[in-house]
Amino acid sequence: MEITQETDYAVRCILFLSKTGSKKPVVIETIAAEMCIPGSFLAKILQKLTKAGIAKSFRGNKGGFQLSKGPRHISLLAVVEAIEGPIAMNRCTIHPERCNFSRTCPVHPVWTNLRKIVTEYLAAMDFEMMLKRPQ
Amino acid sequence: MEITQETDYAVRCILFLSKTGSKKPVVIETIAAEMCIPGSFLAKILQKLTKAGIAKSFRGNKGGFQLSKGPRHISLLAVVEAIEGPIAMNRCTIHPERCNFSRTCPVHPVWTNLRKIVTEYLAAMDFEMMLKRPQ
DNA sequence: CATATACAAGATGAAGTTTATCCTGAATGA
DNA sequence: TCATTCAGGATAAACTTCATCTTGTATATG
Repeated sequence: MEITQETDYAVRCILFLSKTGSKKPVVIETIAAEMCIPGSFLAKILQKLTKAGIAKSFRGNKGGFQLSKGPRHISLLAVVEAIEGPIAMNRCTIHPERCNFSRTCPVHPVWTNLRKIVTEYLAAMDFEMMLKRPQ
Repeated sequence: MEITQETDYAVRCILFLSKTGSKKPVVIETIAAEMCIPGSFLAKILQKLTKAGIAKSFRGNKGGFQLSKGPRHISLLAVVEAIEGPIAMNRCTIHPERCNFSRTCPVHPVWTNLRKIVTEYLAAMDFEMMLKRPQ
């Protein structure tokens, strides 16, 4: 029921890029050092965030990473799913066909509904909002 | 963000014991066969459920397992936590002291709040209710 | 246009977790 | 007494997580 370390790193990374709001690309090693994330691991994470359309990458000299849109338009859900794929409490929520019981299982609707609650909550949390609120 | 297979087995097991409502103890192999759970694995799971006060065990001839209280008084949260321990979306919710950032982290309150939402939802789901509702 | 810089993508692997299984011991009903 | 049944510990295969490294590719700049 926990997010992984990788997802936590991804969130910290987007948090950093949102906070600085730099118009110039930031290199991996800068983010890694500031946020205490292993650089080589962060490189992989940023690849996923880029493929998900959350970050933009620039190669070569003066290259690095930027957000591809404003923090206001990046939700916590988007970042979590960019790393972990579609989230669910129970596999049967995503693949009912793989569960022998799903058609008659009294718990199935509970997992489905909880999934909805969690995804809607995370979708409503954007990075601008989180940074503005007092801790 | 998913419950484990073991937790899913535990839920199915309590579901079975709730459904049959037997006053006589039911042996592991019966539950295992009915619910498609590996018997030796279920034995371990029932140990955890027993220690958590959800099930009662009886050794020897005519032994087996029973619920230690009515399905009405067993919540989905209790079963999940009996297997996985306290649930949380992020380790920092349970151990803020292990996170360098928790005091100033804008995401921390989000995880804390989501944890509350999820635990309250699961706590409200008892096995009598789930069995009564149409699927 | 040469070159240093920086990301892309794939291979690799250590460590930890999950998902079991088996064995010995202890309790218990008949 | 004895067959039955759970308790608890040891063991291990399979999988996931967390991380690193290497080779390749793009590019700004002098």
